[in-house]
Amino acid sequence: MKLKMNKGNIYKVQSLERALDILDCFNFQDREMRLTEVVQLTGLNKTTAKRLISNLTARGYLKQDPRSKRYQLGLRLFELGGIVFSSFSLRKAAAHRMNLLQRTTGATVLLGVMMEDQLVYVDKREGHGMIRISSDIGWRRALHYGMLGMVLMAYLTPEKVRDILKRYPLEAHTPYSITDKNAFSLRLEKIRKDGYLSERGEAVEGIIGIAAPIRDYSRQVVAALGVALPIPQLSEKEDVQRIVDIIKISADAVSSDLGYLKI
Amino acid sequence: MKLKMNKGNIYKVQSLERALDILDCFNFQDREMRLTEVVQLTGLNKTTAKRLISNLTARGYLKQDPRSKRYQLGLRLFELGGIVFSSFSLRKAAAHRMNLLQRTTGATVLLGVMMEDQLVYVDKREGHGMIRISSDIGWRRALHYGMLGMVLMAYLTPEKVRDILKRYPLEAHTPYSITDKNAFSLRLEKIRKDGYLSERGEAVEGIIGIAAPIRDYSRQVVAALGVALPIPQLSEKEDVQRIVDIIKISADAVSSDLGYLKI
DNA sequence: TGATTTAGTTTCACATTATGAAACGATCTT
DNA sequence: AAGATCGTTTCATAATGTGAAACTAAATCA
Repeated sequence: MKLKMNKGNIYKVQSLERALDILDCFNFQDREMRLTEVVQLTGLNKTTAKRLISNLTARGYLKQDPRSKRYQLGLRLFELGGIVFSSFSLRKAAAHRMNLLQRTTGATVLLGVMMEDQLVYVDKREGHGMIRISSDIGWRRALHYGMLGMVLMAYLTPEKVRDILKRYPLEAHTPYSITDKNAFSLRLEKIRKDGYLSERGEAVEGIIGIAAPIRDYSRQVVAALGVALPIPQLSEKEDVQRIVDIIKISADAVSSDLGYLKI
Repeated sequence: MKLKMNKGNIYKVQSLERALDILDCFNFQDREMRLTEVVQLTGLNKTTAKRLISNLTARGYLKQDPRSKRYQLGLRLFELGGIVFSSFSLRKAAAHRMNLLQRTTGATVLLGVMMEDQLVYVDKREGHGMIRISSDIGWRRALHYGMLGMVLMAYLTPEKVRDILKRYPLEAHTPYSITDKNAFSLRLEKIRKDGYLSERGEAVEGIIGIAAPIRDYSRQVVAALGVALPIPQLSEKEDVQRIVDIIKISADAVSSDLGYLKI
């Protein structure tokens, strides 16, 4: 009879809209509401308000103090808010170290996380050199493609790694790329043993990549931090080792900021 | 025609329930969803899912990356979560004691509650002395995983414990983890008898956990307070007992602030 | 490059589902 | 104890949400 769609692609589901109107009643000033107050603020029918409130309460979006009968915003919102917040927190925790890394090494600095079995660049700092490493924030890649993805894969279960490699087969991007599954496994093992990855021209020719894992409170690897820089800039063995040390220290510092306790 | 009321005073508004089901698709691991994924996870009709998602997006509960078309939890949830966080009476009651604990023990201090049969971290103090919201607040875990969850489980009915263990089976996180149901029951009994839990490397290797329950005016256990610290820092028996005493006193103090009357 | 598959959007007829007036119960007030 | 206020439950009604189908856009393939 009536259309649910407004012009401008805005659908409205009345009962949902009303439920959200109820949540809107709560703010920093007014943290507690009784049913009648909600009714007054929203203009809803008492029964309707009660029904929606009960439903929201059952799902943890509101909670009721059984004594005063008053409602407050519930734990589920706290939890969901935490997820949103944590989307920023990694970047925030890493920001300072990334600036530092960029200044001290002059390299391109990259931060990435795993999302849906792929690598997503979360943040980056451009290097000084002429060679631009094309990786944009928010960009997705196959996990095994570059240094960050390989570091993240090193800490997955063997089953998960096998599953991912089946769906995203290894491919050669340069003559130095690893395309053999066994060689790849050994590489992952080495990453776990060393606590970092150092790679020379495997993802992009002429580019050295060095990366290390970032862990959070749960001790799980949640991100990878790495630098990419042109080989000519970094000929000496000692130079590589210097960068490796800096990366490991930086990644550890971010981990610690995320609540990781080093033993 | 049909009643909206289920037994047990639980009203269900279908479209609201479904909208909340959609929000449930998102968690710390899977922060991005495409429409099709939501459809698969919820079992909703594509049109219905789209309509609800559009509505949630219009209200800021979801946001869409216009390029990838993928959805994420929106800023409104962050905002509402912030209100909950700031008005958490438990958190407020515990804040002072947590600061004190962190200073006197130098350990990481954790506060957690039970939600939907899982543990949710509500607040924490870093071992280093910085007070900060880091990504792990709001994090969910299986109840039996760590010290806080075990303390909370100790005060549930045996039926509830059995039910939870059926849905979240015991698993070994370290060689010291309890994986036997009977041993686990005995452990819960010991917690009730002692009024605290002391655990050595069961959840995380090399970490000692000591935790105690917090009750409110209703005399029910509503939260758990605990510290985690490296075993090397705490070799002596007397040291452990010292911390145990401090934790029990702290948890009791918080309980008392929540209206719990001892006897 | 066009062909095929997959994902996202819009329409619209239909009946399931949300609605709210009214009556009832529970608390608080004096 | 009587009156007032707030919360809960019922149930008849139609307004509202629903989903199959058709459509368009965007990947993916060959």
